[in-house]
Amino acid sequence: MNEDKSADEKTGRGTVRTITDLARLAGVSPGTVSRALAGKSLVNTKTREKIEAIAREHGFRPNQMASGLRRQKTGVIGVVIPLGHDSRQQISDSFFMTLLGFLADELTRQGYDLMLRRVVPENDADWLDRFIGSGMIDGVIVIGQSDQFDRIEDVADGYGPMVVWGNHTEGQRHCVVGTDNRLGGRLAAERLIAAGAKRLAFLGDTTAIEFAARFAGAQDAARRMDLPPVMALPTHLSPERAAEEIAAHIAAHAGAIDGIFAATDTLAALCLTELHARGVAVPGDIKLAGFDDLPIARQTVPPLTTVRQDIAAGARGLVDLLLRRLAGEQTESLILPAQLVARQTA
Amino acid sequence: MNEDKSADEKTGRGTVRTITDLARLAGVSPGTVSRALAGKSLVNTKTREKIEAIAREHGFRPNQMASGLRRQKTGVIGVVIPLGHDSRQQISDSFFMTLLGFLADELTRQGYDLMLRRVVPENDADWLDRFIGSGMIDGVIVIGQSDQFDRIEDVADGYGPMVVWGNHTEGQRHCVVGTDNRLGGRLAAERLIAAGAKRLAFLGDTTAIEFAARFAGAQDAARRMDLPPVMALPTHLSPERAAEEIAAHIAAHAGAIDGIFAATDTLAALCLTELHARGVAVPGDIKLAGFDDLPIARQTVPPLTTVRQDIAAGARGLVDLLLRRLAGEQTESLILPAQLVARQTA
DNA sequence: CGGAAAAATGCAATCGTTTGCAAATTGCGC
DNA sequence: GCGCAATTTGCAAACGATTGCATTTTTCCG
Repeated sequence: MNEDKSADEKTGRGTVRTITDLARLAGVSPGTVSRALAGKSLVNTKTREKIEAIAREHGFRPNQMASGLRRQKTGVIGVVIPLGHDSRQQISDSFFMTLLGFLADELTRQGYDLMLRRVVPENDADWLDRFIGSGMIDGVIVIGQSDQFDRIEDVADGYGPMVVWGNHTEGQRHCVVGTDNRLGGRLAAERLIAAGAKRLAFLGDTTAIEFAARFAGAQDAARRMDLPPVMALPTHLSPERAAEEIAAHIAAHAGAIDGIFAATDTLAALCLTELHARGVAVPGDIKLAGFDDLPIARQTVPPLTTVRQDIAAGARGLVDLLLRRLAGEQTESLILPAQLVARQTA
Repeated sequence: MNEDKSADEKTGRGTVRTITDLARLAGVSPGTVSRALAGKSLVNTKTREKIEAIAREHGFRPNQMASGLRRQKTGVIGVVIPLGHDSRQQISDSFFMTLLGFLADELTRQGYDLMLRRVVPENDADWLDRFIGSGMIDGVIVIGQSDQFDRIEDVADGYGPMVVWGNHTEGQRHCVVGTDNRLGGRLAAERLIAAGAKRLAFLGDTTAIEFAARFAGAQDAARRMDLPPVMALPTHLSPERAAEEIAAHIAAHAGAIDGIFAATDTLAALCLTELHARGVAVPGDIKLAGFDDLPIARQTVPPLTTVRQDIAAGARGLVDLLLRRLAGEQTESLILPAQLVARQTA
């Protein structure tokens, strides 16, 4: 008991756990305490101050589970990363992680907590409904459509507070925030072409819809310039697999191409290393462009030409739209512009 | 109403929201439904199957808030990243993000959800108590001690289910999982010395306790070899600030040192770029070593000699210890070995 | 000082699930 | 078919905070 007491003195945990305990100490009813702590105007300033003082002294915090249950809202936003086309993508891909960081900051700023879930849709077809139906979250942000576009569309019909990071497709029903991937792809390809490349290749997994759009953009550029179609070189994102796949692609096609557009900077950096190892000059023999403008793009040798996504703006957009949907508003998707960052690989 | 119905048919949300709704449909009492869904042995197999069937058909999920409230446990583990010594560290430092990824996987595997919070202790002295006292989490994992060692120690006395990623200090009271930073620092310095360096410098912010230990390890090695003490070059982790700070350090000391031990690979990569820009040969003029063995360490030119931390093992350790503490066990800290990865910068 | 309006507080139901205990049902041996 | 034990079920009270409504207290004005 001595232990209990000293712990309580120091940390304030222990004696006053519930609003009722606090009410007893303050000599009022639990209802009044609730109102005082919620800062409602109905309670006398003096009583409020007294209650606040006792609360502070004992380090009291109202139980959010109980509060959530009663008010039918939790103050928690779910963030889910579906790992559809490539289970280990996220670990390697610092893009998603950076976005997550900004999201955490932005949600905190708005008074929400963040519940994170990574799911593997092929093991668990029900991933999105499960999360939404758990009763633990007020809304959900999906980071990346992966290969789950249809699943997300289905849910969007019946569930409002959802916003998705990804690619916008004409006529889709779920609200997305994302970069104009097709434009970005076109910009990258145009740059490669302007630098002298004529036979282009695309490095990435086009079953992911964002990447497919980047590929399509590159294809647009090639067609417009009357060049042969861009060759698709399927590549996973996990570093182990990507490295060998890239090596194989280059071994097979190095002579036949003179421009590579990589779906992400991470892949581009890997590709650069591999080209370097094989003695292929960049941008001399082969021009190279990436996508994302991650910190690594600045640090490769030579520094990487790439397409910039504004991650911070993306996070702000996601949260902003979600909050408006939470408030009952209907919202349109938000497409952020892509911007070419010309460095030295093309 | 038509809308409602069709939404329900597709997604199963709508009609059967509570266990009571389900009970009515099944013709039993809510208690029985609860037991059936929890898989308790007390309920007749036939009734259970019927209940499960109806639940599946309507996509019913029990409300976790209510369940949590009643059972006094939430199934959620809090993960908090204190941003003490450098507010933007996390965004740049892919180490923490990678650890977070593994943590998410490991917690999911164990049936827990993850609630993520980033806090700035200087705005909010109460950050840890607040999180713990929210009633939303069963336990907490703190990623990085930052400059909050004392705060964490205080809490550890009164609150069991907490495990911290960071550095272990003799006699501390909170349970930590982390790499043997001092050993790692020594290994790095020894390698620099073996490669011929005699006047070493340490790049990093030694107010962060993990970094201080790495620095101390390097100092040990220098002392043991009768070399002059390692020079401390304070550097923040955020890429913008780090870049200029490093440039300044190098401008000021390039001639006076021939070995640099960077507190993280990210800093090492930045440093390498800067040295390269100034025409300093690595490892010819200056030897360089990093820490972490992030993917980037493989991709610099030349590839980075560094000290490997086993991030996946760290995540497993954190979760394992936390679960044992949740079960009431007392646990010791877990120190993972550091391992030198010799590449080409030293 | 009386009385009505305004302000502050208390009461009790409620959110949805779990669980101890009591009641009802079933099974079984004779 | 009876009695007793073993299974299944139902009942109702929690968990802790919120809130509509009723009640009390205060304020203010004539």
